[in-house]
Amino acid sequence: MDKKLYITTAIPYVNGTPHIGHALDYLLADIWARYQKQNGHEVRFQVGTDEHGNKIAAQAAEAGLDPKSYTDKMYVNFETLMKKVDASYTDFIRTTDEHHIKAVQYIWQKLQPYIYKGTYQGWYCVGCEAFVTDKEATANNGICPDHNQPYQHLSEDNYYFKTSEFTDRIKEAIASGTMEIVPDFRKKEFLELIKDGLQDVSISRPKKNLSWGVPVPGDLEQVMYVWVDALANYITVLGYPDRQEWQEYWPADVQVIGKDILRFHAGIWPAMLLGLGLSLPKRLLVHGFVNVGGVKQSKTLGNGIDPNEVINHYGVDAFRYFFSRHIPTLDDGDFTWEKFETAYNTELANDLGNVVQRVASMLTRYQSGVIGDAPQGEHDMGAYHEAMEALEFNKAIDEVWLMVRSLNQYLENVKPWEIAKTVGKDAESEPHLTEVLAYAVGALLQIGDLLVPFLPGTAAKIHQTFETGVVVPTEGVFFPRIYIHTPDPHATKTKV
RNA sequence: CGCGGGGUGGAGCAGUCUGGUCAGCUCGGAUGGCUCAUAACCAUCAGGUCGCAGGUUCAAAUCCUGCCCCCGCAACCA
Repeated sequence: MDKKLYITTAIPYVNGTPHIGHALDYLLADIWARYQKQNGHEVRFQVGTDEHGNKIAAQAAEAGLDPKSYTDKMYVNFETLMKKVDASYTDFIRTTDEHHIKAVQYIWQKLQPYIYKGTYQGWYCVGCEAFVTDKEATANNGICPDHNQPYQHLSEDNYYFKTSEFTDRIKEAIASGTMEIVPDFRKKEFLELIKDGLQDVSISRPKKNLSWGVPVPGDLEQVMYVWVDALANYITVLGYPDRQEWQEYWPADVQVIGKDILRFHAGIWPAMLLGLGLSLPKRLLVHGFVNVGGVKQSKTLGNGIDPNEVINHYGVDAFRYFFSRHIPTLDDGDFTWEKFETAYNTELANDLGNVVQRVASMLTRYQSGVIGDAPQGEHDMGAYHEAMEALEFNKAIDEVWLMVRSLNQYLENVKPWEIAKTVGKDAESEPHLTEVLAYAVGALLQIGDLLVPFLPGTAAKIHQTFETGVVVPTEGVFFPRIYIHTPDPHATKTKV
């Protein structure tokens, strides 16, 4: 029961600013981490940034900085976001960390038996300093749209990693569930993709084409390409290979990734691990994308949603609420400001906030805030825990709202305010009222427990309010109603 | 015949594996009730031939066949 658990998130490339997708990564991992901690587990929770590569070098040059100074500036944006979504991470890794670089070079050497030198041929754009796929080259009629000049057919020396060698073992691990891919349709999709075998990947570039990266040990002319460098972070952050503690946490229990990077995490990464003689992660949680009004977010459309803005306006728990409940954990979801605000006002304010308020208010009013013996919440939460185990967080939090709803129905049924009127006239009334309100508090405390992984701040407030035996009023109401993007119903009424 | 997902009341979804108890939930709308509460809450109603066409069956949203439409992915893209 006190086993040490480990969860990881994808490390974003720091060439841009964080968006909803990154926030979703941190949030999902955090929900899982808090849930496991609540159940008595020790949890290590990794986050980090990917900081090498040509794009970084180019942007740094543009900004008149050396690459390291540039990333020193950029990674902070991500760190800020992690803190802002209340991610309870324990380890932050940057691929430019000294220990990481050394560890990656060690890994490279250990993978030697599976590394060979080859030649990469393809269409290359001098302006982009990058190869493009044959398909892309054809689609653009052989001319780079960004630089308006023809691609050149070039070849360069690369080191390759024999992922192909591990195809069978990886297929087996995925099919048997040793390395489980959640949801199931992603597993099917990936197995289909690799049915003809994994293809070896190029894992280095000549130094002249890639200056900002980890040097390949034993070959001054070559620099590591992203794969080995970035993927290795999941173990180097634990101290691999020199600090023994890594063994207590690896293999990871869950690795949270977006659907776009499944193939790397289910193909190249396991191959690396097998090459190193390490276990595969137990589960990959593959989440989807967040659309905006049914449209994919993109830079060109400029329709991206800044998670910081959401949190600034509505608070972090509101953010966590919407993205955990209304964006399906394992599938694509849709965000609009109207949907967000409606969920906030109806579900957080009217349902949850209000029920806390009405119970607290009745206790204060009828019993001077004194709470009787609050019974253990007796709601059956089997469905909640099942959903949490299955990594379907949205279904778990749905269950909590069923409880909120049924508590409101309960109050409507027993009508404590009616009972209060007969106190003093009927000897039964006083104990009955106390019992009813104590029951309501028991239900609220249970709701609070179940909300700990999702809305840690709100859960704490609920506990503070009720757990001492006397109501401790919080400052202001929970989730005051906000009308920025939806019409205020009273405003229209008073106008008329 | 590339792969995967999906088409259910105004909107967003569940139900399909294990046919009947399924036509369900939330939001929005209407009416009523209540007054402890953030003008909140509770109840009721409005009615969608469950993408289309066949088939199997006593019985199909649920199984089979064909077709139409939408969305992702298609390998070096973090």
